[in-house]
Amino acid sequence: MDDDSSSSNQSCERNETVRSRWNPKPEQIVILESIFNSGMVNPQKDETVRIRKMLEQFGAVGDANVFYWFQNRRSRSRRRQRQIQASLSAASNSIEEQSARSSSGGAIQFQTNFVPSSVSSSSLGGVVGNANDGLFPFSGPMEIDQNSSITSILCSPTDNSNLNCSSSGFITVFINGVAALVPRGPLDMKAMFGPEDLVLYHSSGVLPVNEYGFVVQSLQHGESYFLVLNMNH
Amino acid sequence: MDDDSSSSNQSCERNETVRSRWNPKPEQIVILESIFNSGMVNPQKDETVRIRKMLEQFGAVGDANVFYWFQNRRSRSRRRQRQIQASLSAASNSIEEQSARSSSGGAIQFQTNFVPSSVSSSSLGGVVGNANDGLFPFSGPMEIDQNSSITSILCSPTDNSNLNCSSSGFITVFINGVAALVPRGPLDMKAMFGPEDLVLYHSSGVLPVNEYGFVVQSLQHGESYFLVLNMNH
DNA sequence: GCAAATTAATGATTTATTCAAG
DNA sequence: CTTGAATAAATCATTAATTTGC
Repeated sequence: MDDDSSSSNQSCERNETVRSRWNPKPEQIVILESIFNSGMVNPQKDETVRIRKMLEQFGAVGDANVFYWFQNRRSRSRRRQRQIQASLSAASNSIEEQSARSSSGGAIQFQTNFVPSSVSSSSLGGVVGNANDGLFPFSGPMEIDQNSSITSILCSPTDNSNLNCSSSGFITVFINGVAALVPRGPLDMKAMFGPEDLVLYHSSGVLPVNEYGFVVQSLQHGESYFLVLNMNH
Repeated sequence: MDDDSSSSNQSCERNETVRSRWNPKPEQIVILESIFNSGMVNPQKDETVRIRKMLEQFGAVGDANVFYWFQNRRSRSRRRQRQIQASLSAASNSIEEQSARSSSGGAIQFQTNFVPSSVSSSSLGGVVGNANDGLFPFSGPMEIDQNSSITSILCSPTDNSNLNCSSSGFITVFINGVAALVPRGPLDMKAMFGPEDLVLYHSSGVLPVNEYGFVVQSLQHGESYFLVLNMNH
């Protein structure tokens, strides 16, 4: 295990007595959850580095912290899933939910583990945008097969290639008759529409949401949806 | 290649003696822009048919019209990009190299820079309502591109591994729950999000845009924004 | 209101398992 | 069969939430 974890640019070294742990800022959590929820549940090392750099905008963080976060996130996601699975023994999960992976396709796996060599830290004044909303969605367990041929592109006006940036993550749907841009992929209902308990209808029926309020399957481009308060109480 | 163009079904809208060209309805334009903007810039024939069916809800249109529309749209998009590129000729851009790689049969399209995500701070209520309703359920299954599932973020792929994105004048904000890198300072809405007429909401209200489509005041690092189509036409 | 005490979350470590190469 | 890499599972430890008594 070559540690590489350049893990820290930290602030509080000097630890004689106390070993403090990283405390992610809300914005960092948002980013991490986003990435996880988008299907990148186990970033490769280079990706981890990129993620760390992005997170650093909002506070000190090391590669190892990112690595651990994803590791824990996966683990706890699985456990929660098992629990739920156990308690209410399965219904019909229709479409998504391919937990079956086992050993058929080529599961690519190489990656270096980070072994922490140094500590990371927290601190840094940081603009906490919002003290808290209290609710952070933790996305559900969506194990996507990750042969991840992930393309990460920066949306800068100078980048361009051919398609402009917008051709990227957003799709347009019609919600209650109004065109709305939503991110492609799992959709966080509360992040999108606020804290109320809402339900999204489609001609095919009610869109299933996981226990964390995510519409697991992406909305479909160009489709119409109806957003209403959940009356099931 | 030339898909369609032969298609019988015709576009001549109202038959007024003269052979007039197709005149897309605003709703049709919204839909077409939406589709293009979501990444399907060159629909295959079957997709074109679906699109045409969808458009027909709002007025007569033929497959050929759709085909030509996309052809023109791609062309003009490229031209516009060249212009932008020329005007702000920046440095960097090893990205262009990457774009060269496509152009084989597959029409692989690119994905994103944005990552779906979750809450941050604001979250204004819902989708902005608007006078002009008239859009409803399209139930056509609209297939988007097949091979994209995962989205990632961050800096350009050519790991210029360093240069934190923000160091080069970029800040990270959350748009529709998605972490996005945007240049600090006045933001060109069209350069950033495409040609659609969009409005950016923040908890503080609608962000004012000047006559050139620039959000004059810089977005705030770490804040959340909500991007919707402007239906005021 | 406040701060000690308690509990719940979650970052960090350690251990076990799996898989593939040799 | 052995070994090393990767990672899942289990565990430890610290921090934040919260409860509680004053």
